[in-house]
Amino acid sequence: MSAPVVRSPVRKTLPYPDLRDVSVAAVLRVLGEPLRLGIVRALAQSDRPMNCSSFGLSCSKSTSTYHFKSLRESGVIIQFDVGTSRYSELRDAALEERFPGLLTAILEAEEPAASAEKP
Amino acid sequence: MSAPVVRSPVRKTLPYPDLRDVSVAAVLRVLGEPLRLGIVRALAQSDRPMNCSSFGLSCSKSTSTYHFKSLRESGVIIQFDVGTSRYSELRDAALEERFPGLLTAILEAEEPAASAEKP
DNA sequence: GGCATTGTACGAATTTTATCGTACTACGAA
DNA sequence: TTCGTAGTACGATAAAATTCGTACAATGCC
Repeated sequence: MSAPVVRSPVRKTLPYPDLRDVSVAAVLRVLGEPLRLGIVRALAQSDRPMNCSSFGLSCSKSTSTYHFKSLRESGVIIQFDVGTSRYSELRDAALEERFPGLLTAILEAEEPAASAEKP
Repeated sequence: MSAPVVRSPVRKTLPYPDLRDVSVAAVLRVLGEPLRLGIVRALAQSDRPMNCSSFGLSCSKSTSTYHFKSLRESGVIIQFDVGTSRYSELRDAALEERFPGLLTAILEAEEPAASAEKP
């Protein structure tokens, strides 16, 4: 007779770079895309990891995969799988250490009054 | 009899946007390009306006025109013509007001040890 | 097992960016 | 006025980024 097995859910973390190897230009480039910046804003407001489908992005599944991957590969987020979901989490502490003040400044920027800018 | 005419050199400023109309994403995007970030770094270190040819950019004249124009149109620099030269100047005060801390954080970021990142 | 859910990988198509050459303009100096 | 310098504008091309569809894999639930 065997004791019941309690499984803690498996959590597989995907590879991500050491921020010492990431240039500030690469981070700016990746955050310069509105959809990705929106993802980062959402992550910054949530205090827990979010799974990809909970962002309500207005693009196809494969496109959102693409943007999340860009963010991870440039060091901005980490991702891990639990069950069939992939969660994302902002690397805010690591970013703050590598690029002091950068993320804060970006997140605090107000959007323009949505009028012109490039019609 | 007429007094001698002292001409102060004509200074024609090129059009540039009000930073209230510029999104942070647009600024990040434009600074996410290494050549342009290099221009901004050089301007930040110089305490006077620089003319385009004094940057020693490793690209053609038309390419450098293109990048300076991108920077101006996204609100990062102003440009003005004196004689046959066009000078550029960082809009650091305006940027600081619109995006507090952003430019400082970007300029203070150290480059990675030039090894890998994406070979 | 069978099925729905979540998300990936790959390839293709489209769009946007970046680069350059050439022809041209404006100014200043000789 | 003629020449050289500084830089633009335009068009072409090349290179990157973005977007999507489709086919597929892994997990959890019935």
